[in-house]
Amino acid sequence: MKKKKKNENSSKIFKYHDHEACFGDAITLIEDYFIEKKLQLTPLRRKVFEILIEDHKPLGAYEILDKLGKAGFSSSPPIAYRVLDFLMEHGFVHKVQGLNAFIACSNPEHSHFPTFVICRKCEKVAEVSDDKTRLNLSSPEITDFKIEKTTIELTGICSTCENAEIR
Amino acid sequence: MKKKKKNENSSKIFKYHDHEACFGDAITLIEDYFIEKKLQLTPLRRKVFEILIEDHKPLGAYEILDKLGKAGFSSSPPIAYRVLDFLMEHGFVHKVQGLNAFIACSNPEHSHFPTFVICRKCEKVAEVSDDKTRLNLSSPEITDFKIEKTTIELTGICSTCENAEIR
DNA sequence: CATTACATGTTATAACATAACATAATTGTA
DNA sequence: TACAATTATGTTATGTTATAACATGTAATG
Repeated sequence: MKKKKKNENSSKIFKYHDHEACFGDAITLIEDYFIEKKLQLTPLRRKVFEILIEDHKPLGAYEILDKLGKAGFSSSPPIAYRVLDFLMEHGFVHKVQGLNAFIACSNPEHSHFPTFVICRKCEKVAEVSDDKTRLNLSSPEITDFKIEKTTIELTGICSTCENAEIR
Repeated sequence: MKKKKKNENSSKIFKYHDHEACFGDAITLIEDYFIEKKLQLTPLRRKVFEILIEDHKPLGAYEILDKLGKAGFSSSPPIAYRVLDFLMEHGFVHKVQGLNAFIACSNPEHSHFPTFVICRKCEKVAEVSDDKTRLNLSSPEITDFKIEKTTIELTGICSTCENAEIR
């Protein structure tokens, strides 16, 4: 194959992106962040992040554990959950609640208010930057409530899968 | 007690509401809906809905099962999950993903795009009507994606709990 | 009153997540 | 360097949430 296929999926939202560049950028980003914050980017943490970046789709904790095991790491459940919690705290991983799965954050600015678009058929997931789909969080009803975290997930069907559906 | 306490919680979002009226209204609403749609509002389904309306807060499936058991119904897991799925399909129950819990829908219009505001301390949950906090769903990035369901949950701390916090 | 669809019952197990405690590595500091 | 404190990982056990698969019962339709 001379060149990568430009786009297997015609949906704009799941559009092609340069994965090698993405991977390298993400690693650099997390390395710099950890140095700056004086955190330990241990082999385990790095591996978990790499697994998620490589797959570039949501993985269940036990899928991650399998991959850790195959890579020679311990693979008892708390290992994965602890590292995932840690990476989530620092914005490098998000949990996709609708899938009980975890995905590497694709937003270098570490938005705390990510929006996920999830196709229920192909299970592709896109993280949409929060300035694109924005909640009106200034509603008077919620002014005396301090939002610390948001879960915004839009589930449906992408145009590719819809076109393929018979019904 | 002569009159109900007006408001134990000062947060506007978790404001007082007339629970007896709410309960009656909700039952009438579901009865009418089931008749209109020619669905069976069986004793089991009615009971599950009543349990959720009475508590008026999110309950886990196994909490619901306990209450079903105490009321003389079968209490094996599929019982609850099946009825909850059914009630969710028809918009009378929502799942609060952040709590793995289920709550009766408080919106007579059965909005398919509910927003939940969840206090992480007192675990109170408010359903905010979707015209109050609205996502910009017309973003060009998601125009070729058909949204069927949304999960919008705002987790944080309500003013009552924040005032009570020491730190 | 039979047939079909719908609803519930039951057993077993899958999938997801954490508690509690042990050990090891790293960092700060006397 | 040696010590203490903190941070990170390892391990066992168990808790919690959810579904598969199949059996039985009940209601609606022709």
